[in-house]
Amino acid sequence: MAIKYSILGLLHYKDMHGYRIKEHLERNFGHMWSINYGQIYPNLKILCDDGWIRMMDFSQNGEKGPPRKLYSITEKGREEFLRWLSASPERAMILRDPFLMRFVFFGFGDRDNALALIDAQIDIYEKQIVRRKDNQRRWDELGMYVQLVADLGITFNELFLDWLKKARARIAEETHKKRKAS
Amino acid sequence: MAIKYSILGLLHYKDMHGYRIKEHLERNFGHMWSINYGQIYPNLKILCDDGWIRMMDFSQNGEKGPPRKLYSITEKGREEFLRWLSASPERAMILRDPFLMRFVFFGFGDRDNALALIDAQIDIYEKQIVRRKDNQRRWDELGMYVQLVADLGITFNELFLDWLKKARARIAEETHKKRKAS
DNA sequence: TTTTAATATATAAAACCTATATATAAAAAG
DNA sequence: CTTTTTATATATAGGTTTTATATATTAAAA
Repeated sequence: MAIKYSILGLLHYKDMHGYRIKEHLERNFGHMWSINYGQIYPNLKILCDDGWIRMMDFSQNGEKGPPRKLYSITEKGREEFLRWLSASPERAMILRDPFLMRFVFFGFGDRDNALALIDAQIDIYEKQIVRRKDNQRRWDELGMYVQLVADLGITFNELFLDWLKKARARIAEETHKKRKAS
Repeated sequence: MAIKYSILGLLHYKDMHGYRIKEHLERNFGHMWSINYGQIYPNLKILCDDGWIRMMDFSQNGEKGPPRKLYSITEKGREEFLRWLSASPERAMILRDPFLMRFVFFGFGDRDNALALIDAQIDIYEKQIVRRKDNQRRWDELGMYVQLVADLGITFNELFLDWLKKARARIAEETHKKRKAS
């Protein structure tokens, strides 16, 4: 459902082939959405069957590498997209994190191991923030809305990193207390 | 995969039946995870088949209402759980939001409609924050780790709400500029 | 010339989400 | 007292998303 519309949305920018759709989305919206090839290609086919997009060409299109299928949005596709864009979201935000799922149960495991996993997360998010800030200029070019969401992504990253560090300190402090007591 | 371990984690607290597992999770970890009955019951069966949990009793268990299947974690279940708890997360955080997916494409639609959808979101999150703060005391009782994650959930809500308001103001301001120019 | 890497398309299986249904007991309504 | 509604509890099925895997073409490196 949502995948179809994100493809339509991207094709508003310009005609693209499947691989480029994923690339574009990862680069520009990767902080809040991603699509996998496993969804892109079946959905491109469905969108074609439904007349929402059209395959314009199958060639290199003036670029290096193998031939690519260039897709373009149709007028019908634009109409359907607009309908979706105006509708209320069909469900609430979902957040999934195997790390956080472990975190709530860290009380049942080994504290040093918990601290190690937290350190690994801190490392991951620090690197991610640097990467995302490097992309800042590109997002400005895509317009106000994209920029605002990008800002949200970075702010959330920073919040999460801050929380990780605070949590780490808190856990270490509790450990210290316990060792002192015994 | 993750569902199995969250059930095992919950059964560390005490023996529970399926419905209570969902209830417990919604109430205490609902800000970062949810399981649906569609997953709970098949997984309870699998966990039993694998010997990770055991069904202890099928009765009312001293409470009102229909009979319930009370599950208990086995020693094998504890070992498997500990293994999972110690392992690095199998994937990164995923955040999905049908509203945000629309948001990045609001530039292709009607601005007033965008503002209306944003207002609806602000309303939803304001109510959610109140609800979650009401649950604060319960989270304290479940231990430090649960409390830390609950804090993260609330902080993220507040961040998101703040962002929504800022985004709204920015969009309205752009609208004002455009109308002034024409 | 051959091998490796990058780009591009694609399918299948597993995991998760949504929808729907049924059963039992208790409370409310008639 | 009987029937209907509500709350609690278990369960299955279908749809969507994620992960795993594969193949093909072109270009660059060995």
